[in-house]
Amino acid sequence: MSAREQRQVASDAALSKQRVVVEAVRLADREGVHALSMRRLAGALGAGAMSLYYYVASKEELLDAMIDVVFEEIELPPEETDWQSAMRRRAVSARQVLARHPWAIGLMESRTSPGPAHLRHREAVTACLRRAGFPVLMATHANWLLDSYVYGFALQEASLPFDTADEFADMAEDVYLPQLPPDEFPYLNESAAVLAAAGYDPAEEFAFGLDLVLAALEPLRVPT
Amino acid sequence: MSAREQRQVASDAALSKQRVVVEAVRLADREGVHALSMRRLAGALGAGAMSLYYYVASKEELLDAMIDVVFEEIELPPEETDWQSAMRRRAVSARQVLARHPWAIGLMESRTSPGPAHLRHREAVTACLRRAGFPVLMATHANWLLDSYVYGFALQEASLPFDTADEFADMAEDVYLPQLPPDEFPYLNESAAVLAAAGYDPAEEFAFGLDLVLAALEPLRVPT
DNA sequence: TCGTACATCGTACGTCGTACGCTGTACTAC
DNA sequence: GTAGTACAGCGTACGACGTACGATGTACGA
Repeated sequence: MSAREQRQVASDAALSKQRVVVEAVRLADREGVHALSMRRLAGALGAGAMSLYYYVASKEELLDAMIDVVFEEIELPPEETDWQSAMRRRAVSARQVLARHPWAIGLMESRTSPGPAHLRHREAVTACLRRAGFPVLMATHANWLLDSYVYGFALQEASLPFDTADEFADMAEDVYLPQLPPDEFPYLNESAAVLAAAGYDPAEEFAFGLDLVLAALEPLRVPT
Repeated sequence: MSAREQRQVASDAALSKQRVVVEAVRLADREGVHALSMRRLAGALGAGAMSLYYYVASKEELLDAMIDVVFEEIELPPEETDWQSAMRRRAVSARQVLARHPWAIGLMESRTSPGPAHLRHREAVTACLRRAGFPVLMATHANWLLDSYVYGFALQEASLPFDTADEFADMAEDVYLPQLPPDEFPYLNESAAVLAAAGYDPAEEFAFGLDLVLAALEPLRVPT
């Protein structure tokens, strides 16, 4: 039995850049980026730490590659529908993906050069807007506005300390309200009370703002 | 001369939580969060590394405090104007502040409990919206939408590899276009060309989307 | 004078990213 | 066959990190 085959027994497959990056994403999903170290990643792959550097020049490059994996997961705007439905589809998909990989949002701030999947994504979105009749500069504006909304929403959602409406109700009662004296924060108290009663769903919240933005963009295009 | 006075000669003032946190913000502004270590921070303050732990329980707590310093810098919506002007003022201020402290955006993703300045800020914004006639749930929607836009815009702006229009023009020509084959990315090429010619200003881009959002929110309030 | 609270620091431990150099295997050329 | 070379992976070591722990000296009330 060769050393190669022995490794395969230990880790079920040979190393590859693909496998390294995908396992890194899994690890970050499970325990956060702060817990992602080259040694732990290597451990999860049944390999030595330095072996990873055959496939990845540095940890920075690994993080860039991880972000691009995330972009690959986001649905492109479908071509066969009206532009609003298409943009809604891809925005909803983006929110879902970013909620699945919250670490990716924080990473984007520090990484400046977009990967291939990111570029393909931008191209598809721009194409959709241009074909819908938005002039070049308007398409740029729309792109910024929509992406800002999606990323900003994901960022806020990631920093919520709860995942479900029930958790929110518990949280509001046990943690928030006690540290919000009603005389100092009357409006936040009001909001918290109403939200706790009405229930809270991030997906609905997202849809509300998204539809508002899409409707506001509609008159800016020049129908073909 | 006491040891205390000697230290004052070395660092111009006694240590305090305030001074530690403010210097940490300065360091992060100058060299990025990744360059902010307890040892380097202590060095900048003319102190030993472990001395910081008298004022700060952990690095995590330091980061939380840094974020709250950032929120303190953001202008609250003024009370004496119409709601759109008030929200525009605070949004513009927020963008400027976040552009000055880009590390803060990436940090927000991982820290879940808002500091006192953050809470005061939310209260003031909610108050402004409620007084403008937005019902409770609508005020929540508006809050999410506006904050998403501001944070998302700041996030995108932070990941731009240039700061001025001139830099953008250079960048577009030297770096972007070469890696964007026109047959694969026709629309991105078109955008880049038009933007390079028309010039590019993040403040204007921000204002465009912001005004669109504010106008879209206007009909949702119930005038008092 | 003594005790105690305050403010600061030195040392040490485990972990991090990664530079460097060594291995063994697979394959090509002769 | 055999020598040479590229591939894929690993062990060790270095400097930096966050911080637990305990020692230090000073200020001040009893």
